[in-house]
Amino acid sequence: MSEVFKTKDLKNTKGRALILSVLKGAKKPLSAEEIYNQLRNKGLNLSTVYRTLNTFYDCGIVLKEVNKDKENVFTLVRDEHSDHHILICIKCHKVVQLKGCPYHEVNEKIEEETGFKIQDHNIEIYGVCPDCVNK
Amino acid sequence: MSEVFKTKDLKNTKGRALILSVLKGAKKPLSAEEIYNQLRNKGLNLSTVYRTLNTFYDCGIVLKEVNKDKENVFTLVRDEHSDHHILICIKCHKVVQLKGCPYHEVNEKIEEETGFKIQDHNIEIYGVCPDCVNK
DNA sequence: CCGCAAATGCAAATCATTTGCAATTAGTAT
DNA sequence: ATACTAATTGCAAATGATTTGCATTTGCGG
Repeated sequence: MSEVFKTKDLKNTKGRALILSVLKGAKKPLSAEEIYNQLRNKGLNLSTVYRTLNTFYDCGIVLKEVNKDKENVFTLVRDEHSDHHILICIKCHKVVQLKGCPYHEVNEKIEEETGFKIQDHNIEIYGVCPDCVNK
Repeated sequence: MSEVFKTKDLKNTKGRALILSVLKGAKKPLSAEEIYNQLRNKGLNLSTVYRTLNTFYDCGIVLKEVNKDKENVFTLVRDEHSDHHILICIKCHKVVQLKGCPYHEVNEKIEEETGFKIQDHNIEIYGVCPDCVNK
């Protein structure tokens, strides 16, 4: 369990395990505050959440981004990239998820060209959504 | 000149024009502070920079992201997506630019399926870079 | 079971970003 | 050109998220 920590030389603490599990269950990128709230009853300090997320980030366990409300949010890096393919409307900032990943083959080509070992990817496509086109 | 502003119903002010030109000349995403510094001698207030960037963001003129130093940074939305294709090492957080855009055809398919009018896209690929693989 | 470095809680400090308000400015109508 | 009005800006102060110092606790190897 939590062998992630072993491979990164991180101690396996209650807080880290909790935060990791929240991230694993997350359906969307979460802010530090949101994670903290989900763990309210677990007696975990907000600074610890911040420190843990920074540690995770530095170790490559999570990604850090800005969501449409301009908050800093975190996502677990997954080998299976499931829901990081989004369309963002630059007018109303609505976010739409793309189903499936049309980018597999392309990635393999990139691995060969660059020597990177790809684990995950974000596709953010910016445009005008159908609603905003018609107004 | 700056017809961007007309189309968005924004007054064409000295500050906005300056900030826009900085963004146009930028080779990488810039933070509010960096933009402010590049305009030091122009007598422009830092709050104005922040306010302008927020306005630009709300109008879909710029994108907002987190860079590898965890700063909030802004990029001009370009019709020609030039340099938003990056590989990010989750170990050392090094960033490498991809040359060219291998995603054109795929995007056209997405436009058809979703009704979005795509203007720009970010590809962020996370993996382990060659240097970090070998250690 | 011990010992020590790493991790945590707590409160205070820091830093980026936002806001209130008065003064200025751009764009429009006269 | 002048006058008008709403939007924009500067400035200083406020806010809010994130970080930090330090004393205490905890995980884990010996």
